[in-house]
Amino acid sequence: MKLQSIRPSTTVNGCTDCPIRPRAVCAHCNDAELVALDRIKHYKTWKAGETIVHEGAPLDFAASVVTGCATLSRSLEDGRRQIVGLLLPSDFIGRPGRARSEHAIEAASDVTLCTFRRAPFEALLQESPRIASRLLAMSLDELDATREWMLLLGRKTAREKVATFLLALLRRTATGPGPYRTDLPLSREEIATFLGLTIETVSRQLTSLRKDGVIGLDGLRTVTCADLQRLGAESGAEVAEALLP
Amino acid sequence: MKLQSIRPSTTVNGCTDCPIRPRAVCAHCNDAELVALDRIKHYKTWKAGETIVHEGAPLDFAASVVTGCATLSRSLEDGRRQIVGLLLPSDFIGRPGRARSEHAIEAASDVTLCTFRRAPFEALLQESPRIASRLLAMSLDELDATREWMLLLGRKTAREKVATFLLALLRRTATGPGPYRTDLPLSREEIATFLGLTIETVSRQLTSLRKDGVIGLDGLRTVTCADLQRLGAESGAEVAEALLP
DNA sequence: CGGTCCATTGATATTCGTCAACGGCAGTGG
DNA sequence: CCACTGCCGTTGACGAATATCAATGGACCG
Repeated sequence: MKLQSIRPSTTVNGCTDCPIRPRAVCAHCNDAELVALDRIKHYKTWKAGETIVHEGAPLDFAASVVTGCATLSRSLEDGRRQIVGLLLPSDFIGRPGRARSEHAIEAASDVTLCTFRRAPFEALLQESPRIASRLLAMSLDELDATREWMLLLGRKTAREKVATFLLALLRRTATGPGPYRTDLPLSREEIATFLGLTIETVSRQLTSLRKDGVIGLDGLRTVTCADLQRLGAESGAEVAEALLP
Repeated sequence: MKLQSIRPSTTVNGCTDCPIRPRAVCAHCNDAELVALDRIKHYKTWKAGETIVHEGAPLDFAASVVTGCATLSRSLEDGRRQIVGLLLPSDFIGRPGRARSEHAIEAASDVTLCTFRRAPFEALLQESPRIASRLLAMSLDELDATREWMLLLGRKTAREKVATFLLALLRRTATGPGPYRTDLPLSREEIATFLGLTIETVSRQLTSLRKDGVIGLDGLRTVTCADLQRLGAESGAEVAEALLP
Protein backbone atom coordinates (compact mmCIF):
# COMPACT_ATOMS: atom_id res chain seq x y z
CA MET A 1 0.00 0.00 0.00
CA LYS A 2 2.94 2.27 0.63
CA LEU A 3 4.19 4.07 -2.43
CA GLN A 4 7.90 4.43 -2.65
CA SER A 5 10.33 5.52 -5.29
CA ILE A 6 13.25 3.31 -4.34
CA ARG A 7 14.66 1.69 -7.46
CA PRO A 8 17.69 -0.27 -6.30
CA SER A 9 20.01 -2.30 -8.43
CA THR A 10 19.40 -6.03 -8.63
CA THR A 11 23.03 -7.03 -8.74
CA VAL A 12 23.63 -7.00 -5.00
CA ASN A 13 24.42 -10.42 -3.64
CA GLY A 14 25.31 -10.02 0.01
CA CYS A 15 22.93 -8.03 2.23
CA THR A 16 25.43 -5.38 3.26
CA ASP A 17 24.75 -2.98 0.44
CA CYS A 18 21.12 -3.89 -0.14
CA PRO A 19 19.31 -0.66 -1.01
CA ILE A 20 15.95 -1.71 0.44
CA ARG A 21 17.27 -2.95 3.74
CA PRO A 22 16.60 0.27 5.72
CA ARG A 23 12.87 -0.26 5.18
CA ALA A 24 12.60 -4.00 4.70
CA VAL A 25 11.80 -6.79 7.12
CA CYS A 26 15.53 -7.28 7.70
CA ALA A 27 16.09 -3.62 8.66
CA HIS A 28 17.14 -4.21 12.26
CA CYS A 29 18.92 -7.51 11.83
CA ASN A 30 22.32 -8.07 13.38
CA ASP A 31 25.13 -9.74 11.46
CA ALA A 32 24.23 -13.26 12.56
CA GLU A 33 20.66 -12.81 11.42
CA LEU A 34 21.78 -11.38 8.09
CA VAL A 35 23.98 -14.38 7.51
CA ALA A 36 21.10 -16.70 8.34
CA LEU A 37 18.80 -14.85 5.94
CA ASP A 38 21.47 -14.75 3.26
CA ARG A 39 21.68 -18.52 3.47
CA ILE A 40 18.01 -19.08 2.65
CA LYS A 41 17.42 -16.29 0.17
CA HIS A 42 17.01 -16.41 -3.61
CA TYR A 43 16.48 -13.55 -6.02
CA LYS A 44 13.72 -14.22 -8.53
CA THR A 45 12.22 -12.05 -11.23
CA TRP A 46 8.88 -11.86 -13.02
CA LYS A 47 7.94 -10.00 -16.19
CA ALA A 48 5.24 -7.33 -16.15
CA GLY A 49 1.82 -8.98 -16.28
CA GLU A 50 2.92 -12.36 -14.95
CA THR A 51 1.14 -13.93 -12.01
CA ILE A 52 3.38 -14.57 -9.02
CA VAL A 53 0.74 -16.52 -7.05
CA HIS A 54 -2.87 -17.29 -7.82
CA GLU A 55 -5.61 -16.49 -5.34
CA GLY A 56 -5.87 -19.33 -2.83
CA ALA A 57 -2.80 -21.11 -4.23
CA PRO A 58 0.13 -22.45 -2.18
CA LEU A 59 2.87 -19.96 -1.40
CA ASP A 60 6.07 -21.67 -0.36
CA PHE A 61 8.16 -18.58 0.26
CA ALA A 62 8.18 -15.25 2.01
CA ALA A 63 9.81 -12.34 0.21
CA SER A 64 10.75 -8.69 0.07
CA VAL A 65 10.13 -6.67 -3.06
CA VAL A 66 13.50 -5.46 -4.35
CA THR A 67 12.51 -3.66 -7.54
CA GLY A 68 9.30 -3.08 -9.46
CA CYS A 69 5.67 -3.06 -8.46
CA ALA A 70 3.28 -5.92 -7.73
CA THR A 71 -0.42 -5.95 -6.86
CA LEU A 72 -2.39 -7.91 -4.30
CA SER A 73 -5.94 -8.61 -5.40
CA ARG A 74 -9.06 -10.55 -4.47
CA SER A 75 -11.89 -11.54 -6.77
CA LEU A 76 -15.51 -12.58 -6.76
CA GLU A 77 -16.56 -15.70 -8.62
CA ASP A 78 -18.17 -13.69 -11.42
CA GLY A 79 -14.87 -11.98 -12.16
CA ARG A 80 -15.23 -8.68 -10.35
CA ARG A 81 -11.85 -7.87 -8.93
CA GLN A 82 -10.39 -5.49 -6.36
CA ILE A 83 -6.73 -4.66 -5.87
CA VAL A 84 -6.27 -4.66 -2.09
CA GLY A 85 -2.65 -3.62 -1.92
CA LEU A 86 0.31 -2.33 -3.87
CA LEU A 87 3.67 -3.91 -3.20
CA LEU A 88 6.64 -1.64 -3.78
CA PRO A 89 10.34 -1.99 -3.01
CA SER A 90 10.94 -3.08 0.62
CA ASP A 91 7.37 -4.33 1.08
CA PHE A 92 6.93 -7.83 2.46
CA ILE A 93 5.09 -10.80 0.95
CA GLY A 94 3.90 -13.82 2.86
CA ARG A 95 2.07 -14.83 6.01
CA PRO A 96 3.95 -16.73 8.67
CA GLY A 97 1.87 -19.71 9.73
CA ARG A 98 -0.06 -20.03 6.52
CA ALA A 99 0.87 -22.08 3.48
CA ARG A 100 -1.40 -20.44 0.92
CA SER A 101 -2.08 -16.92 -0.26
CA GLU A 102 -5.53 -15.39 0.23
CA HIS A 103 -4.75 -12.97 -2.56
CA ALA A 104 -3.54 -13.11 -6.10
CA ILE A 105 -0.11 -11.52 -6.45
CA GLU A 106 0.73 -10.15 -9.88
CA ALA A 107 3.67 -8.27 -11.33
CA ALA A 108 2.48 -4.83 -12.45
CA SER A 109 5.91 -4.01 -13.82
CA ASP A 110 9.00 -6.22 -14.05
CA VAL A 111 9.55 -7.36 -10.48
CA THR A 112 12.49 -8.73 -8.53
CA LEU A 113 11.86 -10.43 -5.21
CA CYS A 114 14.29 -11.50 -2.52
CA THR A 115 12.57 -14.75 -1.54
CA PHE A 116 13.11 -16.83 1.60
CA ARG A 117 12.11 -20.48 1.81
CA ARG A 118 9.11 -20.68 4.06
CA ALA A 119 10.07 -23.24 6.67
CA PRO A 120 13.51 -21.85 7.54
CA PHE A 121 12.18 -18.31 7.47
CA GLU A 122 9.50 -19.15 9.99
CA ALA A 123 12.06 -20.89 12.16
CA LEU A 124 14.22 -17.77 12.03
CA LEU A 125 11.23 -15.68 13.00
CA GLN A 126 10.89 -17.71 16.20
CA GLU A 127 14.49 -17.09 17.17
CA SER A 128 15.01 -13.51 16.08
CA PRO A 129 12.97 -10.93 17.92
CA ARG A 130 14.43 -8.21 15.66
CA ILE A 131 12.88 -9.76 12.58
CA ALA A 132 9.61 -10.52 14.37
CA SER A 133 9.19 -7.02 15.76
CA ARG A 134 10.08 -5.42 12.44
CA LEU A 135 7.48 -7.60 10.74
CA LEU A 136 4.90 -6.59 13.36
CA ALA A 137 5.61 -2.89 12.81
CA MET A 138 5.37 -3.33 9.04
CA SER A 139 2.10 -5.26 9.36
CA LEU A 140 0.57 -2.57 11.57
CA ASP A 141 1.61 0.14 9.11
CA GLU A 142 0.04 -1.90 6.36
CA LEU A 143 -3.13 -2.28 8.43
CA ASP A 144 -3.38 1.48 8.88
CA ALA A 145 -2.82 2.07 5.18
CA THR A 146 -5.47 -0.52 4.30
CA ARG A 147 -7.98 1.10 6.61
CA GLU A 148 -7.28 4.47 5.05
CA TRP A 149 -8.06 2.83 1.73
CA MET A 150 -11.38 1.60 3.16
CA LEU A 151 -12.33 5.23 3.79
CA LEU A 152 -11.48 6.01 0.18
CA LEU A 153 -13.45 3.07 -1.22
CA GLY A 154 -16.48 3.62 0.98
CA ARG A 155 -16.83 7.37 1.02
CA LYS A 156 -14.85 9.26 -1.61
CA THR A 157 -16.12 10.40 -5.00
CA ALA A 158 -14.46 9.24 -8.22
CA ARG A 159 -12.62 12.55 -8.55
CA GLU A 160 -11.38 12.37 -4.96
CA LYS A 161 -10.28 8.77 -5.41
CA VAL A 162 -8.15 9.59 -8.43
CA ALA A 163 -6.73 12.71 -6.77
CA THR A 164 -5.86 10.75 -3.62
CA PHE A 165 -4.08 8.09 -5.66
CA LEU A 166 -2.02 10.63 -7.59
CA LEU A 167 -1.19 12.57 -4.44
CA ALA A 168 0.05 9.46 -2.63
CA LEU A 169 2.23 8.65 -5.62
CA LEU A 170 3.62 12.16 -6.03
CA ARG A 171 4.39 12.52 -2.32
CA ARG A 172 6.66 9.49 -2.50
CA THR A 173 8.73 10.94 -5.29
CA ALA A 174 8.95 14.43 -3.85
CA THR A 175 12.54 15.61 -3.45
CA GLY A 176 12.00 19.33 -2.89
CA PRO A 177 9.43 21.99 -3.75
CA GLY A 178 7.50 21.48 -7.00
CA PRO A 179 6.98 20.93 -9.82
CA TYR A 180 6.40 17.28 -9.04
CA ARG A 181 6.49 14.48 -11.56
CA THR A 182 6.04 10.74 -11.41
CA ASP A 183 5.49 7.71 -13.58
CA LEU A 184 2.32 5.71 -12.95
CA PRO A 185 3.26 2.15 -12.03
CA LEU A 186 -0.20 0.93 -13.05
CA SER A 187 -2.26 0.93 -16.24
CA ARG A 188 -5.67 2.63 -16.32
CA GLU A 189 -7.32 -0.70 -15.78
CA GLU A 190 -5.21 -1.47 -12.73
CA ILE A 191 -5.86 1.99 -11.30
CA ALA A 192 -9.58 1.40 -11.76
CA THR A 193 -9.30 -2.00 -10.07
CA PHE A 194 -7.48 -0.35 -7.20
CA LEU A 195 -9.92 2.53 -6.75
CA GLY A 196 -13.15 0.58 -7.10
CA LEU A 197 -14.02 2.34 -10.38
CA THR A 198 -14.19 1.48 -14.07
CA ILE A 199 -11.47 2.27 -16.55
CA GLU A 200 -13.69 4.85 -18.27
CA THR A 201 -14.34 6.75 -15.06
CA VAL A 202 -10.63 6.87 -14.24
CA SER A 203 -9.93 8.22 -17.69
CA ARG A 204 -12.62 10.89 -17.40
CA GLN A 205 -11.42 12.03 -13.99
CA LEU A 206 -7.82 12.28 -15.17
CA THR A 207 -8.93 14.37 -18.13
CA SER A 208 -11.07 16.53 -15.89
CA LEU A 209 -8.25 17.16 -13.39
CA ARG A 210 -5.97 18.06 -16.27
CA LYS A 211 -8.48 20.44 -17.86
CA ASP A 212 -8.96 22.12 -14.49
CA GLY A 213 -5.22 22.67 -14.24
CA VAL A 214 -4.78 20.49 -11.15
CA ILE A 215 -2.36 18.10 -12.84
CA GLY A 216 -0.50 17.72 -16.10
CA LEU A 217 -0.34 14.58 -18.22
CA ASP A 218 2.79 13.93 -20.23
CA GLY A 219 2.18 10.84 -22.28
CA LEU A 220 -0.02 8.11 -20.86
CA ARG A 221 2.09 7.19 -17.89
CA THR A 222 3.60 10.44 -16.61
CA VAL A 223 1.81 12.82 -14.26
CA THR A 224 2.97 16.24 -13.12
CA CYS A 225 1.59 18.59 -10.50
CA ALA A 226 2.67 22.14 -9.81
CA ASP A 227 0.68 22.53 -6.60
CA LEU A 228 0.27 19.58 -4.23
CA GLN A 229 -1.91 21.70 -1.93
CA ARG A 230 -4.40 22.09 -4.72
CA LEU A 231 -4.33 18.37 -5.45
CA GLY A 232 -4.82 17.73 -1.74
CA ALA A 233 -7.87 19.96 -1.72
CA GLU A 234 -9.34 17.80 -4.49
CA SER A 235 -8.63 14.57 -2.62
CA GLY A 236 -11.11 14.95 0.26
CA ALA A 237 -8.93 15.85 3.22
CA GLU A 238 -9.02 13.49 6.18
CA VAL A 239 -9.42 14.51 9.77
CA ALA A 240 -6.33 12.57 10.81
CA GLU A 241 -4.22 14.46 8.27
CA ALA A 242 -5.61 17.78 9.44
CA LEU A 243 -4.60 16.96 12.99
CA LEU A 244 -1.12 15.76 12.07
CA PRO A 245 0.38 18.27 9.64
CA MET B 1 -13.47 -7.04 11.99
CA LYS B 2 -13.99 -10.51 13.32
CA LEU B 3 -17.50 -11.22 14.51
CA GLN B 4 -17.76 -13.34 17.59
CA SER B 5 -20.48 -14.29 19.97
CA ILE B 6 -18.41 -14.55 23.12
CA ARG B 7 -20.18 -12.75 25.95
CA PRO B 8 -18.08 -13.43 29.00
CA SER B 9 -18.75 -12.22 32.51
CA THR B 10 -16.97 -9.07 33.63
CA THR B 11 -16.39 -10.16 37.18
CA VAL B 12 -13.21 -12.12 36.53
CA ASN B 13 -10.23 -10.59 38.28
CA GLY B 14 -7.30 -12.91 37.82
CA CYS B 15 -6.53 -14.09 34.29
CA THR B 16 -6.91 -17.79 34.96
CA ASP B 17 -10.60 -18.00 34.21
CA CYS B 18 -10.75 -15.16 31.70
CA PRO B 19 -13.25 -16.20 29.01
CA ILE B 20 -11.59 -14.27 26.19
CA ARG B 21 -8.08 -15.50 26.84
CA PRO B 22 -8.11 -18.36 24.31
CA ARG B 23 -8.45 -15.80 21.52
CA ALA B 24 -6.88 -12.69 23.05
CA VAL B 25 -3.39 -11.26 22.83
CA CYS B 26 -2.52 -13.10 26.05
CA ALA B 27 -3.59 -16.49 24.65
CA HIS B 28 -0.18 -18.16 24.73
CA CYS B 29 1.24 -16.47 27.81
CA ASN B 30 3.01 -18.51 30.45
CA ASP B 31 2.35 -17.93 34.15
CA ALA B 32 5.06 -15.31 34.58
CA GLU B 33 3.73 -13.29 31.68
CA LEU B 34 0.20 -13.51 33.00
CA VAL B 35 1.35 -12.19 36.36
CA ALA B 36 3.14 -9.33 34.65
CA LEU B 37 0.06 -8.46 32.60
CA ASP B 38 -2.16 -8.79 35.64
CA ARG B 39 -0.03 -6.18 37.38
CA ILE B 40 -0.56 -3.50 34.72
CA LYS B 41 -4.16 -4.20 33.79
CA HIS B 42 -7.32 -2.26 34.63
CA TYR B 43 -10.89 -3.08 33.65
CA LYS B 44 -12.78 -0.06 32.34
CA THR B 45 -16.28 0.28 30.95
CA TRP B 46 -18.01 2.64 28.55
CA LYS B 47 -21.73 3.13 27.90
CA ALA B 48 -23.19 2.56 24.43
CA GLY B 49 -22.58 5.62 22.27
CA GLU B 50 -19.62 6.95 24.26
CA THR B 51 -16.36 7.78 22.52
CA ILE B 52 -13.39 5.81 23.81
CA VAL B 53 -10.78 7.77 21.82
CA HIS B 54 -11.20 10.56 19.30
CA GLU B 55 -9.57 10.34 15.88
CA GLY B 56 -5.97 11.50 16.13
CA ALA B 57 -6.11 11.80 19.95
CA PRO B 58 -3.56 10.37 22.38
CA LEU B 59 -4.11 6.77 23.41
CA ASP B 60 -2.21 5.92 26.56
CA PHE B 61 -3.22 2.29 26.83
CA ALA B 62 -3.47 -0.94 24.90
CA ALA B 63 -6.47 -3.16 25.59
CA SER B 64 -8.45 -6.28 24.87
CA VAL B 65 -12.18 -6.09 24.40
CA VAL B 66 -13.79 -8.20 27.14
CA THR B 67 -17.49 -7.64 26.47
CA GLY B 68 -19.56 -5.58 24.06
CA CYS B 69 -18.85 -4.13 20.66
CA ALA B 70 -16.81 -1.08 19.64
CA THR B 71 -16.19 0.50 16.24
CA LEU B 72 -13.05 1.87 14.63
CA SER B 73 -13.75 4.73 12.23
CA ARG B 74 -12.05 7.36 10.12
CA SER B 75 -13.58 10.57 8.83
CA LEU B 76 -13.17 13.21 6.18
CA GLU B 77 -13.15 16.87 7.19
CA ASP B 78 -16.62 17.43 5.79
CA GLY B 79 -18.06 14.76 8.10
CA ARG B 80 -18.25 11.75 5.81
CA ARG B 81 -17.35 8.77 7.93
CA GLN B 82 -16.35 5.15 7.39
CA ILE B 83 -16.23 2.41 10.00
CA VAL B 84 -12.98 0.55 9.26
CA GLY B 85 -13.26 -2.18 11.87
CA LEU B 86 -15.52 -3.84 14.40
CA LEU B 87 -13.99 -4.71 17.74
CA LEU B 88 -15.57 -7.69 19.46
CA PRO B 89 -14.59 -9.68 22.55
CA SER B 90 -10.91 -10.75 22.45
CA ASP B 91 -9.99 -8.16 19.80
CA PHE B 92 -7.01 -5.95 20.51
CA ILE B 93 -6.81 -2.15 20.68
CA GLY B 94 -3.64 -0.13 20.40
CA ARG B 95 -0.51 0.24 18.34
CA PRO B 96 2.84 -0.50 19.93
CA GLY B 97 5.20 2.32 19.15
CA ARG B 98 2.58 4.94 18.58
CA ALA B 99 1.08 7.27 21.16
CA ARG B 100 -2.04 8.36 19.30
CA SER B 101 -4.90 6.63 17.56
CA GLU B 102 -5.39 7.07 13.82
CA HIS B 103 -9.02 6.09 14.27
CA ALA B 104 -11.92 7.08 16.43
CA ILE B 105 -12.93 4.26 18.76
CA GLU B 106 -16.54 4.29 19.91
CA ALA B 107 -18.64 2.00 22.07
CA ALA B 108 -21.44 0.56 19.88
CA SER B 109 -22.89 -1.26 22.88
CA ASP B 110 -21.84 -1.14 26.52
CA VAL B 111 -18.19 -2.11 26.41
CA THR B 112 -15.71 -3.48 28.93
CA LEU B 113 -12.01 -3.33 28.13
CA CYS B 114 -9.08 -4.95 29.86
CA THR B 115 -6.59 -2.08 29.51
CA PHE B 116 -2.81 -2.18 29.90
CA ARG B 117 -0.78 0.95 30.55
CA ARG B 118 1.13 1.71 27.40
CA ALA B 119 4.73 1.98 28.54
CA PRO B 120 4.89 -1.22 30.62
CA PHE B 121 2.91 -3.10 27.98
CA GLU B 122 5.42 -2.17 25.30
CA ALA B 123 8.26 -3.15 27.59
CA LEU B 124 6.60 -6.52 28.13
CA LEU B 125 6.23 -6.93 24.38
CA GLN B 126 10.03 -6.63 24.02
CA GLU B 127 10.65 -9.39 26.54
CA SER B 128 7.86 -11.82 25.77
CA PRO B 129 8.00 -13.45 22.36
CA ARG B 130 4.73 -15.24 23.13
CA ILE B 131 2.86 -11.97 23.38
CA ALA B 132 4.65 -10.48 20.39
CA SER B 133 4.01 -13.43 18.12
CA ARG B 134 0.37 -13.64 19.18
CA LEU B 135 -0.03 -9.95 18.40
CA LEU B 136 1.57 -10.49 15.00
CA ALA B 137 -0.79 -13.35 14.19
CA MET B 138 -3.80 -11.27 15.28
CA SER B 139 -2.62 -8.29 13.23
CA LEU B 140 -2.19 -10.42 10.13
CA ASP B 141 -5.67 -11.91 10.57
CA GLU B 142 -7.01 -8.40 10.94
CA LEU B 143 -5.17 -7.36 7.79
CA ASP B 144 -6.75 -10.21 5.82
CA ALA B 145 -10.19 -9.33 7.14
CA THR B 146 -9.68 -5.66 6.28
CA ARG B 147 -8.63 -6.54 2.74
CA GLU B 148 -11.69 -8.71 2.36
CA TRP B 149 -13.71 -5.66 3.37
CA MET B 150 -11.96 -3.66 0.64
CA LEU B 151 -13.35 -6.09 -1.90
CA LEU B 152 -16.81 -5.56 -0.43
CA LEU B 153 -16.53 -1.77 -0.44
CA GLY B 154 -15.04 -1.53 -3.90
CA ARG B 155 -16.98 -4.14 -5.83
CA LYS B 156 -20.12 -5.44 -4.18
CA THR B 157 -23.68 -4.15 -4.74
CA ALA B 158 -25.74 -2.79 -1.88
CA ARG B 159 -27.67 -6.05 -1.61
CA GLU B 160 -24.48 -8.10 -1.55
CA LYS B 161 -22.96 -5.83 1.07
CA VAL B 162 -25.90 -6.25 3.43
CA ALA B 163 -26.07 -10.00 2.80
CA THR B 164 -22.32 -10.36 3.44
CA PHE B 165 -22.61 -8.46 6.70
CA LEU B 166 -25.51 -10.58 7.93
CA LEU B 167 -23.81 -13.79 6.87
CA ALA B 168 -20.62 -12.93 8.74
CA LEU B 169 -22.68 -12.18 11.83
CA LEU B 170 -24.80 -15.32 11.61
CA ARG B 171 -21.80 -17.58 11.02
CA ARG B 172 -20.28 -16.47 14.30
CA THR B 173 -23.35 -17.41 16.27
CA ALA B 174 -23.93 -20.73 14.52
CA THR B 175 -24.09 -23.65 16.94
CA GLY B 176 -25.55 -26.33 14.69
CA PRO B 177 -27.76 -26.59 11.60
CA GLY B 178 -30.38 -23.84 11.15
CA PRO B 179 -32.48 -21.93 11.83
CA TYR B 180 -29.91 -19.28 12.65
CA ARG B 181 -30.61 -16.18 14.70
CA THR B 182 -28.56 -13.24 15.89
CA ASP B 183 -28.85 -9.77 17.37
CA LEU B 184 -27.39 -6.92 15.36
CA PRO B 185 -24.69 -5.19 17.41
CA LEU B 186 -25.06 -2.04 15.31
CA SER B 187 -27.85 0.42 14.51
CA ARG B 188 -28.94 0.96 10.91
CA GLU B 189 -26.80 4.05 10.76
CA GLU B 190 -23.72 2.20 11.98
CA ILE B 191 -24.33 -0.63 9.52
CA ALA B 192 -24.53 1.95 6.73
CA THR B 193 -21.31 3.59 7.92
CA PHE B 194 -19.65 0.18 7.92
CA LEU B 195 -20.85 -0.85 4.46
CA GLY B 196 -20.25 2.43 2.65
CA LEU B 197 -24.00 2.97 2.13
CA THR B 198 -26.71 5.27 3.44
CA ILE B 199 -29.15 4.34 6.15
CA GLU B 200 -32.04 4.32 3.67
CA THR B 201 -30.29 1.91 1.34
CA VAL B 202 -29.52 -0.47 4.22
CA SER B 203 -33.16 -0.35 5.26
CA ARG B 204 -34.38 -1.05 1.73
CA GLN B 205 -32.01 -3.97 1.26
CA LEU B 206 -33.03 -5.52 4.56
CA THR B 207 -36.68 -5.22 3.58
CA SER B 208 -35.96 -6.65 0.15
CA LEU B 209 -34.05 -9.65 1.54
CA ARG B 210 -36.92 -10.28 3.96
CA LYS B 211 -39.58 -10.03 1.23
CA ASP B 212 -37.60 -12.47 -0.90
CA GLY B 213 -37.54 -14.96 1.98
CA VAL B 214 -33.78 -14.89 2.38
CA ILE B 215 -33.87 -13.67 5.98
CA GLY B 216 -36.42 -12.95 8.71
CA LEU B 217 -36.57 -9.81 10.83
CA ASP B 218 -37.85 -10.14 14.36
CA GLY B 219 -38.04 -6.66 15.81
CA LEU B 220 -35.49 -4.09 14.68
CA ARG B 221 -32.38 -5.79 15.96
CA THR B 222 -32.93 -9.53 15.48
CA VAL B 223 -32.21 -11.35 12.23
CA THR B 224 -32.98 -14.97 11.41
CA CYS B 225 -32.01 -17.10 8.45
CA ALA B 226 -33.23 -20.59 7.61
CA ASP B 227 -30.76 -21.18 4.79
CA LEU B 228 -27.24 -19.80 5.00
CA GLN B 229 -26.46 -21.23 1.54
CA ARG B 230 -29.14 -18.99 0.09
CA LEU B 231 -27.81 -15.98 1.98
CA GLY B 232 -24.33 -16.85 0.75
CA ALA B 233 -25.59 -16.90 -2.83
CA GLU B 234 -26.87 -13.35 -2.31
CA SER B 235 -23.56 -12.16 -0.88
CA GLY B 236 -21.40 -12.38 -4.00
CA ALA B 237 -19.26 -15.46 -3.41
CA GLU B 238 -15.53 -14.93 -3.34
CA VAL B 239 -13.00 -17.04 -5.18
CA ALA B 240 -11.01 -17.66 -2.03
CA GLU B 241 -14.09 -19.06 -0.30
CA ALA B 242 -14.84 -21.29 -3.26
CA LEU B 243 -11.34 -22.73 -3.12
CA LEU B 244 -11.37 -23.28 0.64
CA PRO B 245 -14.69 -24.85 1.55
C1' DC C 1 0.43 -0.90 -43.99
C1' DG C 2 -2.58 -3.31 -41.03
C1' DG C 3 -3.49 -5.18 -36.54
C1' DT C 4 -3.64 -5.08 -31.63
C1' DC C 5 -3.76 -2.98 -27.32
C1' DC C 6 -4.82 0.73 -24.49
C1' DA C 7 -6.93 5.06 -23.63
C1' DT C 8 -10.34 8.54 -24.56
C1' DT C 9 -14.85 10.29 -25.52
C1' DG C 10 -19.88 10.19 -26.13
C1' DA C 11 -24.66 8.40 -25.37
C1' DT C 12 -27.50 5.92 -22.41
C1' DA C 13 -28.82 3.01 -18.39
C1' DT C 14 -28.77 1.86 -13.64
C1' DT C 15 -27.80 2.09 -8.95
C1' DC C 16 -27.74 4.40 -5.10
C1' DG C 17 -27.98 8.90 -2.69
C1' DT C 18 -30.94 12.79 -1.40
C1' DC C 19 -35.01 14.87 0.19
C1' DA C 20 -39.28 14.38 2.36
C1' DA C 21 -43.11 12.26 4.77
C1' DC C 22 -44.62 8.95 7.87
C1' DG C 23 -44.90 5.33 11.61
C1' DG C 24 -43.68 2.92 15.74
C1' DC C 25 -41.79 2.93 20.20
C1' DA C 26 -39.92 4.64 24.54
C1' DG C 27 -39.52 8.05 27.77
C1' DT C 28 -41.61 12.10 30.02
C1' DG C 29 -44.76 14.75 32.22
C1' DG C 30 -49.35 16.00 33.04
C1' DC D 1 -53.70 6.50 31.85
C1' DC D 2 -52.88 9.29 28.08
C1' DA D 3 -50.95 13.14 25.14
C1' DC D 4 -46.47 14.90 23.78
C1' DT D 5 -41.93 14.52 22.06
C1' DG D 6 -37.82 12.70 20.10
C1' DC D 7 -35.38 9.03 18.07
C1' DC D 8 -34.96 5.47 14.86
C1' DG D 9 -36.41 3.03 11.06
C1' DT D 10 -39.21 2.58 6.81
C1' DT D 11 -41.05 4.00 2.44
C1' DG D 12 -41.66 6.80 -1.75
C1' DA D 13 -40.32 10.18 -5.38
C1' DC D 14 -36.69 12.11 -7.60
C1' DG D 15 -31.94 13.25 -9.07
C1' DA D 16 -27.02 12.68 -9.55
C1' DA D 17 -22.97 9.95 -9.95
C1' DT D 18 -21.06 6.31 -12.07
C1' DA D 19 -21.45 2.02 -14.88
C1' DT D 20 -22.33 0.19 -19.34
C1' DC D 21 -22.27 0.07 -24.24
C1' DA D 22 -20.30 1.75 -28.37
C1' DA D 23 -17.30 4.27 -31.42
C1' DT D 24 -12.96 6.43 -32.22
C1' DG D 25 -8.04 7.64 -31.70
C1' DG D 26 -3.22 6.90 -31.08
C1' DA D 27 0.97 4.16 -30.16
C1' DC D 28 3.55 0.20 -30.95
C1' DC D 29 4.80 -3.87 -33.62
C1' DG D 30 5.09 -7.18 -36.96
